[in-house]
Amino acid sequence: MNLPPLAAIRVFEAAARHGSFTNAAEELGMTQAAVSYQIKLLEERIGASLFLRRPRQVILTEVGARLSPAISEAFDMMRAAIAATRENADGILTITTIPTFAANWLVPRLGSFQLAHPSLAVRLQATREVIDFARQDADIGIRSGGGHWPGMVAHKIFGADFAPMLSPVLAATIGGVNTPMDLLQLPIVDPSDPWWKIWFAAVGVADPDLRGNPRGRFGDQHLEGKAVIAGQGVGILTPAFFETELKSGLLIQPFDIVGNDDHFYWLVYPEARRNTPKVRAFRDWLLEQVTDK
Amino acid sequence: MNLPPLAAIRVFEAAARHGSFTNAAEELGMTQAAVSYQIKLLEERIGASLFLRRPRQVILTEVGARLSPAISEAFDMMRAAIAATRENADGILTITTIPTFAANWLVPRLGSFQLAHPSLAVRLQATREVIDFARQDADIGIRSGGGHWPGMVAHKIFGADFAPMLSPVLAATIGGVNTPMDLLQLPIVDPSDPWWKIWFAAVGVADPDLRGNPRGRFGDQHLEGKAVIAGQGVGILTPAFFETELKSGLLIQPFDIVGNDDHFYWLVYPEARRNTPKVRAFRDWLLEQVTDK
DNA sequence: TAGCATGCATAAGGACAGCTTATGCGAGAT
DNA sequence: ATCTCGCATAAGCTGTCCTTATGCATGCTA
Repeated sequence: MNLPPLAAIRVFEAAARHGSFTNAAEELGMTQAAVSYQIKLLEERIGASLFLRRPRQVILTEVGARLSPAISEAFDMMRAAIAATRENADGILTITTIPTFAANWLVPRLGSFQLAHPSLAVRLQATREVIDFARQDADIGIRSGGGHWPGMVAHKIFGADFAPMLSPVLAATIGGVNTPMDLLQLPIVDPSDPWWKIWFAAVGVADPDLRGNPRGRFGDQHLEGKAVIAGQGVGILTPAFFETELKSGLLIQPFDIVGNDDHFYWLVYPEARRNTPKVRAFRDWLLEQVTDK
Repeated sequence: MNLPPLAAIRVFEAAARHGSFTNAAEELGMTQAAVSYQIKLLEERIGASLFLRRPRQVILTEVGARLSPAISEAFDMMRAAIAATRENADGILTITTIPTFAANWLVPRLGSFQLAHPSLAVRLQATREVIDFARQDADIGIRSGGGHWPGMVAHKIFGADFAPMLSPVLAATIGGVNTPMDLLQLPIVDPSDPWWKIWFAAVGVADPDLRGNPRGRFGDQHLEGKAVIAGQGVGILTPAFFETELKSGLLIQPFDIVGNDDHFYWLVYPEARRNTPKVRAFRDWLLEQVTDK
């Protein structure tokens, strides 16, 4: 069955509630003439008068009186649903992030965000997939890359820097690590990582001979980090991710010099959502965390 | 709270049901591009994505999935209400009529109409007020008058002719009524009725001296008719209204000549409703009744 | 694995629905 | 008797929303 024009129904609903075209027009932000027009339209579609035009008022006909409550109820339902959805949409912040960043940086700090925004529920989606807000149900994301995505706002978080790290115990086995060359005496957790080449080049070693099993790469830094902490070898890791471990002495970073491949971690979100409260809240919080450092 | 554009909501409802913009577009009789446009609009209004765009399909986001059932329900409610109203509007025929016509002509014949249209409920409103469909909750009306009302369709039913009538008993008291002058020997039920003057003029009597109490006019012919049948005097009545009484001999109409003041009984209804089934049904039935005669 | 088909997004342009403005009319109110 | 209030109507314009045309990504097919 074909519904009559919805605009007309909405006008009818308001007019029935007010018992006045003029008042309904005011509520709807339009002129009395427009209301009159729409009601007439609806009456023609329904095939019956809905209002009796009396001198200083309009009153519902029997047909109109039967129609009105159901329509009102339907509209109330819609209003409620939309309101709930908006609230819902405002109340749940879905973050999609690279697993490494989640494990090593975000999760340990997320508590402070939630404390600051108790009304926001946070949903974390750690996935390695390329970010695409059109096919991921997320509000905001953290990704590494060049920092330019069309239609997206991107804030630089920090560089995907990297430097060798190892456990103090492992370092002690060769009497401490003093020069980059010392590292070559130790097993390397993931010798195939291209970062090694870049870093050694940065410290002037052209073609290092890396020891260690050429086994499959860990893929995620935080797994590699675990192996390094366990003393299985030297890893090349992002310092920002292991602040705690470095401070507590679980890990040491023998050389301040870091390599980088011009990649950064970015906070990104669709331009269209730039001003929604939850996006704004998370963005502000995260950027503050970073600059505080 | 401001509802988002209803058109967009309707499109969303269809799209959610189909899980496809293309199919929704087809159902709504518009193009896929239009659906895409409306959904985007709605998403911006709500402040959240409603669909995830996946390669060969769209699927609801969590927000969309929560919104969808409530919206669907609201639409179902509207559809049902509108359908019920239409049925209702189609199923009840409200006739507004002059009391005289109702009592003397319509009511005795209405049974045959209802037999012919068992699904139609008839509501009779007998009122003397001038007909005005804008302020009376009626579908069709019967009025006397000149036959020209703007925006109305009017069918002539029969003339508001009139002729003297009396009970046979009363006629016998003067040995029968043979000439118009004979009437002047009898009491006249409503001597002030202007019809008398017109009728006597029509039979060549210029200034008849009417006997009888000049009491208040009956106003309605059918009341006057009762008095005449009871033998209280001679009345001037419309033959078409007293067919039964004339046939059965309760009344006699001594002279075939009738007067008229150029007024007719009309069946009238708003042009806009000319083609609704119930109006059509009643019109056809009534006109047939009249021409059959 | 290339080519095709499918489904959605987007841009540009146009049509018409629906709004506004202006005015009229009828009937209470003063 | 005049004013005012509320709705109806006409004319004209505006902006929404739709269409057409195209592109893009992906999954299917041979």
